[in-house]
Amino acid sequence: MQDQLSLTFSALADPTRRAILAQLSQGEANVSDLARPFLNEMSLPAVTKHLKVLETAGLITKTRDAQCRPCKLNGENLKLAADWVDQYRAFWEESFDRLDLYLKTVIAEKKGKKNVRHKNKTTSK
Amino acid sequence: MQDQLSLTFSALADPTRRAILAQLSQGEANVSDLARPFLNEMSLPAVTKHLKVLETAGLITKTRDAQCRPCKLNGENLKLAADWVDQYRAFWEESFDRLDLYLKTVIAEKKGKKNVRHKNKTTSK
DNA sequence: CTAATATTAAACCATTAGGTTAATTAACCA
DNA sequence: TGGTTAATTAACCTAATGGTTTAATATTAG
Repeated sequence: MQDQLSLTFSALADPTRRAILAQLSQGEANVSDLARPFLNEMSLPAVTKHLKVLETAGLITKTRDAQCRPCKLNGENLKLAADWVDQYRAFWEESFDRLDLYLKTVIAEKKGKKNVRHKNKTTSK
Repeated sequence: MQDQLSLTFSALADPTRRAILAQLSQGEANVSDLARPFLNEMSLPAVTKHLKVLETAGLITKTRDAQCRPCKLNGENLKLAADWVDQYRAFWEESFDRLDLYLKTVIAEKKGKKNVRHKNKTTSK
C-alpha cells in the first residue's frame, strides 16, 4: 500500500480519470452514466477499473441504489494534494515575477535604446 | 507522449521524486547532492531516472557546470497542476457546509416547519 | 421463475515503471 | 598522459498499469 499523496497523484495522472472527476463535479452519477462518454474508446470494464482506482485513492465514494452504483466526488484527498502543491507556490509566483521583470527590462530597453540587439529567444506561447 | 497534466501528476506520484523537489525548494543542487539522501535505499542510476522523469515533466531544469549537473526547480507546471486541482476547491470547502445544510433541512422537515430555507450558502471558513 | 439491466470479476496480454549491475562518457587534476 | 569524479547509458528483471473478452453476480421487472 502506498502513501495517500502518491495514491492521489497517480489517480489524477490519467485523462480518463480526470474527465470522470469533472463529470462528477456536476453531480452524482452511476457507473454507466460515467462510462457513456468513453464507450467509443474503451470498454465498460475498463471504466470500472478507472473508478476502482479513484475509489481506492479516496477521490470518489460509491453507494448503492438497486443495481446501480451512484458515485460522488470526495474532496478531502484533493485538498491534501492542493495543500502539497501549494507549498511550491513561491516557485511559480517567483518565475512570474522574473518574467515580469524581464518584460519590464525589455520594454525599458526598447524605449530607451536605439540599437536593440536581437539575441532574444521568443517567449510567447 | 502524454498531456502535460498527466506528465506532471505522474511525476508527483512518487515519494522519492517529491522528496527531490522538496530538496530543490531549498536551492539548486547537482545530481549527487540530490541522490545522497537516497543512496541507502537505491542506486545512483535509479535517482538519475527519477530526475529524468521530473525533467521530462518540466518540473526541474538541468544545467551544466563542468562534470556536475546543477538542477533547479521549475514552478510553471506545478502551477498548472495547482490550478487544475483548485477547480475542485468547492468540494472540500463546501462539503461540510452542504452536509450541515442538509442536516438542518432534514431536521426542519421532520419538525414540520414552514419556513425552510434551501438556498442558504454560508461560507464560514 | 425467468429475463433484462447494471456492474464486477477472471483471465489474459502488451507496455511502462522502477529498480538492478556493469560499462561508458565527459571533464577535471596532477 | 592517466586517474578520479560526476553522471548517464545499456541491458536486464519484476511488478504494476491499462486495456481486452468472456463469464458471473445481483437486483428489478414481467
